[in-house]
Amino acid sequence: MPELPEVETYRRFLDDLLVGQTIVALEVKDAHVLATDEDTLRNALNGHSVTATHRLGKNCFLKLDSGQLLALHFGMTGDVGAYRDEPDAPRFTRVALHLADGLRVAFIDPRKFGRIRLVDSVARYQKDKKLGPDALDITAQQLQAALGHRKSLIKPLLLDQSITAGLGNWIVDEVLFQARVHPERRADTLTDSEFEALHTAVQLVLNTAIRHEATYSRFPASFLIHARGWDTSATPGTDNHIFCPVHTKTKVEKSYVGARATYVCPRCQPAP
DNA sequence: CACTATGTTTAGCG
DNA sequence: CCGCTAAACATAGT
Repeated sequence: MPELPEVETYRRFLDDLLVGQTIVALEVKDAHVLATDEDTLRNALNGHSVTATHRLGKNCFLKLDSGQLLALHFGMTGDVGAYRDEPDAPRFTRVALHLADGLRVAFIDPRKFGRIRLVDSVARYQKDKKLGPDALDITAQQLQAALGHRKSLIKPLLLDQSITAGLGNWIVDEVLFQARVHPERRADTLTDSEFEALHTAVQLVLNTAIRHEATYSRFPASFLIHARGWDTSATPGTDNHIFCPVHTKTKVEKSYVGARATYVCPRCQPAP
């Protein structure tokens, strides 16, 4: 479920394993996830070391000693892993980087919507992919300037990576809940204080998620995400998870906004 | 079998 | 250009 907090967690994992290490081989189990052709990639990687990692929105970058970067996008089901011997390769490993010390770092992606490509700079990638400022960096003023005059619904705008990069479906629902804003509000009807609340909520939700390494079951009880029904570790035999964390008698409602599954508390987030 | 899914891109329509 | 919708991608899990 790679939204910004997952990708940041992956980046930290890759930073620990890869920075300072030399890549000795590129193993391609399924070229479908390659957006740069295999030979070009192999030439750029073999014998080169990783000098740093970066993240922008949902994208992770491995900087190489050549100055080029390997850009990783995880699609809907991408993940990372590490193993040493082939029988231990995680299921759905599509590509693996073999390191000089024998460790292998896996790009795992069951649905194969993820992509790996070689890029010359983060700035160039950001421009090509039309990515706005990272959701952790955007200010309340920038957010209001970008959205305050738009007539579209606030939820699809928050999902738009060209406005701010990193927010995905579940996080936008959580942000809107924490800010007490209904997802179908027109952006140009939000008040100054609602934009402030949205910005504060973006920071709260992303920083909380990163702190818990994007493990949703460990999020605070005040978070709406526990109402999504994915939480298999919730107290068994109860259906508490369908109620609002604030109004414990009010059921969270599911609908579709901009063709995305959307959860709201009708009392916290009054419909427009 | 039917249905849903975290992301992105593109085509089409008004 | 704006806004919105549907579809496509490829596959797993319930």
